[in-house]
Amino acid sequence: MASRADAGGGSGVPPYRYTAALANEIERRWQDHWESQDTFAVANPSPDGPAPAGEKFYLLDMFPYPSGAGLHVGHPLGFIGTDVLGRFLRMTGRTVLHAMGFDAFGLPAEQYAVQTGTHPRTTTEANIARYRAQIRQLGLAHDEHRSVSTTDVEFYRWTQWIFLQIHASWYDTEAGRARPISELEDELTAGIRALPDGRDWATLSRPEQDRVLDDHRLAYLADAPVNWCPALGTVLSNEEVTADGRSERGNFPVFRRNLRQWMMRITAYADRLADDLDGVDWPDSVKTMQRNWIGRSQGAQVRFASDAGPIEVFTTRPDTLFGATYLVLAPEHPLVDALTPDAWPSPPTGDELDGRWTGGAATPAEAVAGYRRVVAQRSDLERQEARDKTGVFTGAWATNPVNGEPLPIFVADYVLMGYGTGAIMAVPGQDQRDWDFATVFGLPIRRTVQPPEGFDGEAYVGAGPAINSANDEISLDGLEVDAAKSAIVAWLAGRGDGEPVVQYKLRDWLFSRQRYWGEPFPIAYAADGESDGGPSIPRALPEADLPVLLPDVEDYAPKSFAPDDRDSSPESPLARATEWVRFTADLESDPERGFADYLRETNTMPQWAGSCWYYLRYLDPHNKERFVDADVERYWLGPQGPGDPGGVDLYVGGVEHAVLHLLYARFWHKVLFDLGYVSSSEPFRKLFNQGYVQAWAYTDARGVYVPAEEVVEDASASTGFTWNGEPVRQEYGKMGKSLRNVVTPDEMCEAYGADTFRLYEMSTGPMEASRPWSTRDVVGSHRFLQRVWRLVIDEQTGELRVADTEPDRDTLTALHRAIDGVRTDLPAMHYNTAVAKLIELANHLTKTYPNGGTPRSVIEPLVLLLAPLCPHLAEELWSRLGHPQTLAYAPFPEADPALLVEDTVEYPIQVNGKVRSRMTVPAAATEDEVRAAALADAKVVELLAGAEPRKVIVVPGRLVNIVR
RNA sequence: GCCCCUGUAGACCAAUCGGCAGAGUCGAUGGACUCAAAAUCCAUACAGUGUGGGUUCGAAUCCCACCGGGGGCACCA
Repeated sequence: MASRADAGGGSGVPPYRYTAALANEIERRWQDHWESQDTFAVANPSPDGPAPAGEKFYLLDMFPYPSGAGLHVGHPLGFIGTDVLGRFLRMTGRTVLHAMGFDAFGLPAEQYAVQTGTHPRTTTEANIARYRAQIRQLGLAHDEHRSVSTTDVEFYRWTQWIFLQIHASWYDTEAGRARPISELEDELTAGIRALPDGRDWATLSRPEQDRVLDDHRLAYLADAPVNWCPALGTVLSNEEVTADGRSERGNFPVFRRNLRQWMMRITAYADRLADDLDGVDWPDSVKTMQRNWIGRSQGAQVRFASDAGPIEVFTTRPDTLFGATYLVLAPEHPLVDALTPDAWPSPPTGDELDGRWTGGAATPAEAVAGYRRVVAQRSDLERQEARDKTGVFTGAWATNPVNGEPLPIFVADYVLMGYGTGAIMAVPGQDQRDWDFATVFGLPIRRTVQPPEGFDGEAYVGAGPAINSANDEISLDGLEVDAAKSAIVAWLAGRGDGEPVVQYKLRDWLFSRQRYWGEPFPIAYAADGESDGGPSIPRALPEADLPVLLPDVEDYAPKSFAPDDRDSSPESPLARATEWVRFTADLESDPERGFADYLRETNTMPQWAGSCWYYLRYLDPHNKERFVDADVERYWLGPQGPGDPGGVDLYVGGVEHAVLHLLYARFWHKVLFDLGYVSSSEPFRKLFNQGYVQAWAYTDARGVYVPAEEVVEDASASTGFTWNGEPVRQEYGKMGKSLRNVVTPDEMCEAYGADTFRLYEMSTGPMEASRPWSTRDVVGSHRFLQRVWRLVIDEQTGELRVADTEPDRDTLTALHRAIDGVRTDLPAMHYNTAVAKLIELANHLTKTYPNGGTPRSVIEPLVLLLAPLCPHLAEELWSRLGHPQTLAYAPFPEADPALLVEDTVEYPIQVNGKVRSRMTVPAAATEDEVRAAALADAKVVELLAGAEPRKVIVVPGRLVNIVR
C-alpha cells in the first residue's frame, strides 16, 4: 500500500509541489542550519559583553517526564504554542529565553529496572534521547545549551545544595521570613531569644541543643502520621493520595501510620502562599484551587473546662457558642484516656444515662477502646463512605464557658485529629453534621441563629440575627453573624477562655521516599547513636561533599508488601548499598564529635524536588560555583517595578499541576528569596493552562477497544462507525495505549511534514481549550501550505512566480488586515484565528493572481507572518526570495492604519430589530447623516408609511435600528 | 453534596462595548483535470446559538432556573 508521502511524489504530481517529501527535506535542512548556526542561543548579560538587544522575555514550558512510550500528538501542543509565541517575540525585537529540559527521576524507569535489571540511568538516557529527537523534528526554537535533566549529576548537586539551605533555615514568624538557623543559634546563645519551654539554652547538652534547632528547621525529621502504601513500598504525600484513600499511582490502598520521615515546613509559608496569589497573573481557577488547598479559615479557639484540664476547640462559628450542646473529640485525641472515668456516671441533670450513648459497654474505657478498634480497622475510604454518624460517650462532661452548662463529651470519627485541635464544640442547630449526630444520640438541639421565614431544613448554616445567646455579662441577641463573632471572641479573650485563631488545611510536605531513582539526601547520622540516648540527629554534609552520588545497587526495588499489609514498614533500596551507607568523617555539623563513623540517609527525595527549581538552572546551566548567578537571576526574573513579584514571564502547562508542583515550587522559591539567593519573590509571574488533545476511541460489541485508525464512518451501522465491517461504538477520552487511539507526531511529520502538523495543532482551537484529535482534518492545513508555496514557487519549474509589481488597493487592504489581525492574535495566543486570517489572505491572493505574478511586496510580509507558525517553510521561501539571513530575527510586518479604514460602510437598517434594508454611506458620515440616510431609504419609507418613528438608534459603523 | 469552567452548522471552531450569527478547516454535494482513480483546483448547500423565562430598541453575549459535558474539593468544625 502506498503511503501518502509516496503518492505525493508519484507520477502526475507536479515535480515542485510542496509534498510531504519536500517538506521533510526542507525541515531537516533548516533544523541542521539552526543548530549549526546556533540561531536560538541567547546570551546572559555580562559586564563586559554587549548589552542585550531587546527587552527580555523568559518563556517556559512545564518540562516533560521522558516516558518510554515516547510522545503522542497531545504532548507537544503546549511546546508548539510557546514556540510560536517565542518566535513572534523574537521578530518583534524581544530577547527570548526558551529552553527545554527533562524531569527524569521517577517511578517508571525504576520499575523497568526492577523487572529487567537495566540501570534506570540507561533507560532514562535512552528515553531522553528519543524525546530530544521527537522534539527536534518539530522545529522548536530552543536554546540547546541550556537544556538540563534533573538526573544530571551537575543538576542534582544543586538540588541537594538547595535542600541544605532549607535544612539550615528556620522561619522567624516575627520577621515573617526564613532566616539562617545559625542566627537562631546565636540569638539563643546570646540570650536574646528564650526557649519556648522555659529551659536555659546554656545548660542544655549539645544533643539537646541540636534537637531544639531541629525543631525549628524548615526541613526536619518527624514521627508523623504518613500515608503508607505497602504495595508500592513507599510513603506518599497527602497530595499523592486520592480522595478515596488510594495511591494516585497504581490505585493501591494507603494506610495512615506513624513513621519517622523528612518533612518540609511549607505551613510556615501558608499565609504568604495564599496572599501572594494576588500579585501573580494566573488563571482564577488555579488561584482558587491553591487557596482551597491552603484552606485558611478565620475562627476562634475556645477552652472548655473538664476534669482532665481544659479542652481546646477550634471553631469558625464562635457566635454559635450558646448553641453548643455537646463536645466531640477525635478517637486519637490525647485527652481521651485522661477523661474516661472508671464507671458510667449519672448525668448532672439527674436523668438516666441514655442507652444509646454507651454502645452497650460495661465501662466507658471499654466503650472507647471498642470504638477505637472499629475505627482503626476502617480504611480511609470506608470512613468517608460511611456517612452515618457513629461514636461513643466518654463518660465525662465539660463546661460551656458562656453559661456554665455541662456538655457531654463524645468520641466520634467524624472529627479528624489532623484538622484544628482534633476537638469540636457541636452546635446541632447550625451544623448539619452535628444535627445528624445529635439525632442519632438523642442530644438537645438549640437554635441560636434565627432562620428566615419559611425555612424548613434541619441545621441552619446561613446568615441571620443571633437568638437565645445571652448571659449575665454579654448578649449577642439580634447581632448578625460577623458582629456576634467579634463580640463573643472579645468576651472570651477577656476571660482567658479563648482567642481568635487562623486555621489551615495545608499540612507540612512529606519529603522522603523509599526509592532508588531519586536524589540522595546530603545527610548522615552518627553510627553509634546520640550521647543522650535519644533518636538520631540528622547531620548535614558539607557543601564540599556534594554531589552525593547515587550508589550502584543490585536490586532497585524498595521492599514492597501485600497491598493490604498495614503493619509493614518501609525499607529503601539504598539501605542495601552497605559500602555507600557507612563512612568516616569529621563533620562540622556535628561539633560534639571529631572523626566518627556515620550512616547515610537512605531515603531519596520525591520527584517534585527537581521540578521545584529547574527553571532557575536554565538561566545559568553551566555555573560551577552557584545554582544560578545572582545577576543573571535578577536580569531574567527580577521584579520589573513596584508591586511586581518577578518570575518567569510566561509559564505554560497543563492544569493538572495546579496544586502540587506549582505550590511546592513557589515554596522553594520563597525560601531562596528569603535567604537572599534570588531577587524574585514568586517563580512564575504569569501562568497559562493549555488544553489537552483528546481523541476518539472505539469499542466493539464485547467492549474491547479496536485500533481507532482502522475505524471507518458508516452511516448504515447502528453506531455510525464500523471496524472490519462490525459496528463499533465511539467514545471520547485521553490518548493512550489502553484506548488504542495513539497518534504520534512522527507519523504526522512523515505524512505531512512538521509545519503542517504545527499548523494543524495551532488551528484546531484556542490554546486553553481541549479538543479532539482528528487525523482526517490535517490535510486542510497541508493544502493551505501548498497554496502558499504555489504563490511563490512554480510547481512545474520550481522557479519563483513573484513579480516586482505594485499590488492593487484591495490586495493591500487584505494584507494589512491580515497583519493587523495576526499581530493581535499571536501575542494573545489566539493561534486558531491568526491562522484563519492567513488563510484568508492566501485565498485572496490565489484568486487575484491565478496565473502567478503575485507582488513581492505582499508575498514577503505573508512569509514573515507565517514564520512563527511554520518556520521551516517560511525560512525556505524567505531564502528563495533572495534573503541570505535567517528570518528568525527579521522584523515582523507592521500594519499601516491608513489601509485598515474603509472609504464607505454598509449599514444594515433594522426596523423593530429585524433587518429590512441595507445602505452604503461614506465612512466619514456623521451620526445625523446616517440617521437621515436611513430614514430616506425607500424600503424604510414604505414600511413607516408616513408614521413618525418612535426612536432611531444609530450605532456608528454598525447598524441603524428604527423603532416604529 | 459544594465550587469552577463549558454548551454556536454533520465535526472542530469564529463572532471588540449587547449591534447583520460566519473568519477558517474537515466532511457532504456538484464541477474542472484524468482512460480511470488518487492528488490538486473551483463552486454550492447546511445552524439561529442546550431548554424555559427575564432585562433591552436590540441577547450567542447580561440575569434567573433547569438539562448535558469537563474539572476541582469533599465529615475541614
